[in-house]
Amino acid sequence: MAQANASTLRRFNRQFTQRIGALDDRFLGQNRPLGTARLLFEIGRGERRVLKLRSRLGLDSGYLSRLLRGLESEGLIRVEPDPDDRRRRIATLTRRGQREWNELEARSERLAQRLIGPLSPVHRARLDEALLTADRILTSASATFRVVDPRSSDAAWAVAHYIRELDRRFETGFHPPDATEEDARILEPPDGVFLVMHSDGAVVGCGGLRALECGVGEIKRMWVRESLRGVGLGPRLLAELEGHARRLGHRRLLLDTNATLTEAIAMYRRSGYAEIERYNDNPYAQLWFEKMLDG
Amino acid sequence: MAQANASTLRRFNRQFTQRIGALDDRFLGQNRPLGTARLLFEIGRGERRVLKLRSRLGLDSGYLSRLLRGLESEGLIRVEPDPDDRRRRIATLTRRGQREWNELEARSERLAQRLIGPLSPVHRARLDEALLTADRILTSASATFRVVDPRSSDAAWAVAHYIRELDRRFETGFHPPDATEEDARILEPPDGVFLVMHSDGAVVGCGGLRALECGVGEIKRMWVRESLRGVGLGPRLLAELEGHARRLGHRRLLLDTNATLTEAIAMYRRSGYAEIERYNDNPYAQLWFEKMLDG
DNA sequence: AGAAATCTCTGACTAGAGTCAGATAATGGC
DNA sequence: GCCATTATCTGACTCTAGTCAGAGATTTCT
Repeated sequence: MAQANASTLRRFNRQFTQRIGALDDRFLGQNRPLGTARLLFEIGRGERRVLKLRSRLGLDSGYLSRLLRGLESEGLIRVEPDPDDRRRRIATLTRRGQREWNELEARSERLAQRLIGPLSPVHRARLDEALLTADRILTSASATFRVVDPRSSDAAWAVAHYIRELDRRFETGFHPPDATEEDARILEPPDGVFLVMHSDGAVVGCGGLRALECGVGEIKRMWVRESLRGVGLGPRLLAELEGHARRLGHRRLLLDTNATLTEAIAMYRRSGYAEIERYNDNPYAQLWFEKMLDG
Repeated sequence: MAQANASTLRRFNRQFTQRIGALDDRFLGQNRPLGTARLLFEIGRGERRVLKLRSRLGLDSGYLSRLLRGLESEGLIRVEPDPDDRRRRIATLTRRGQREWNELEARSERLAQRLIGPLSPVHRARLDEALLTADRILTSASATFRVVDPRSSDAAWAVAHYIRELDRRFETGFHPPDATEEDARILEPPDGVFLVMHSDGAVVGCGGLRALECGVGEIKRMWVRESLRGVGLGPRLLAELEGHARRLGHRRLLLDTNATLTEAIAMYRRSGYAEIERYNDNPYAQLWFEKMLDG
């Protein structure tokens, strides 16, 4: 089963890169070398910081520098120091560069259109769905967990999304009483932990654990990016937090939630959480769960 | 809608090649350059004819020759003239080459396993299905039609599969009375036509058209490879045959079929074919259809 | 303020990827 | 048997991709 699965991925990879990828490369490198075209493409897509470009494209700094100089001397980009940190540099498209980029885009678009051209609307829609599903699952597969300071920018970004969503979904809105600073303190080592999930360099979820009393922990701030729900990230995040709880010596984990969060509730139940009586006075909570940790 | 669709394909392509493809390249080129590794890989997969290798990998003949010589001097392959045509050459793996290839395979397999490692069995199965669907639809999208001599090897291969399948599915078995030679003659220009569908260099379906009487044609030998059913190849093949029928001056198209071929029957109905009375004495036929061609 | 670290650039390389023109040998058509 | 065609090989190139060491300019740490 797992065997069969990996070979599907490999077969698909061969077919796909041969059919789509190769064409894509050739289109990009129409008039200029592939490396240069990829760089121009990335700058046009919005990544202007040279440092980020280097890591995203996986290039040697010397090599990238030369590529940038090449594009600059062609008049397609302008490279200037970052005012925030003058060691860093920022590349922006000139008017000519923008035009060139638009052309690359259009060419890529036409190619993609041509590839799906023979398909009926029904099969286009099915292809769309299949690719979206595959992409979501692969993104989930490559997600990584990182313990971060709850005050870090990644954590703040995730929690802000968490709060915004609850505010949208709760009938009463959501305006948590905890001062963020205090909230951060309890989710911080040594008594707590705050995890951020990353995939492809972007934050895709978060979750925190705090100590309630001796041997008892509480899950807080669990959130998964909406576009990535239903692909198993929630259970993995939960399992990760449970691992930390065990290491902190907890034997029992609690959490509270709101009745409108039906998917989350279903996931808690699937993951072995059982409903219990109210254990706190959180005004937004309508359901309470516990799970005993063994081992 | 069509717009949204092409961008899904493009987005997927970017994500996928970045995540999977790049890794795959790196694994292949562990100890040797990518071009050499790809060549070794293809030979190991079973393509031993140098001519085919060149077209599959899209390489210059001089370049390929040098790559082959490189592998040969490393003792990984042996290149010999093709006994059937001594201009052509055939490359075979030596024992060492086979071992090397197995290692490449194992490395690729481990990589794929690692990529899907974090997924639950449920999500692996879903990924599997999504990739299979996408692959089938993309294969269908890249299918091309070619008019061939019904006696050509591609046509014979397809018709043999057609007959084998009907023999399996008909309760009575299928042993068509037509002498193949006569059968071929009626599906040949100027009065008939025989089409073969190709995708990725492989035959994926066929269909023939013959003249019955003035202004009336008949569809024969329609077949689509089983692994590619349900992705719209049948209707496209049918439409193609109808185009030929129009050009040959037919105003009415007939076809017969057997009740066990339910998917085909559904497709004929969807494509505008209406059931009519028996019009021939084909002992295997149980249903008869017609379609009026306009324009 | 001084030292260490960070980011970018330059110069000097190497190797891989690919092109092109022509040579050589075998085949197929007349 | 002769000629055009086909498949491969060789030599002589070019250009891209990528590496490495070290220099300069800034920033951060102590």
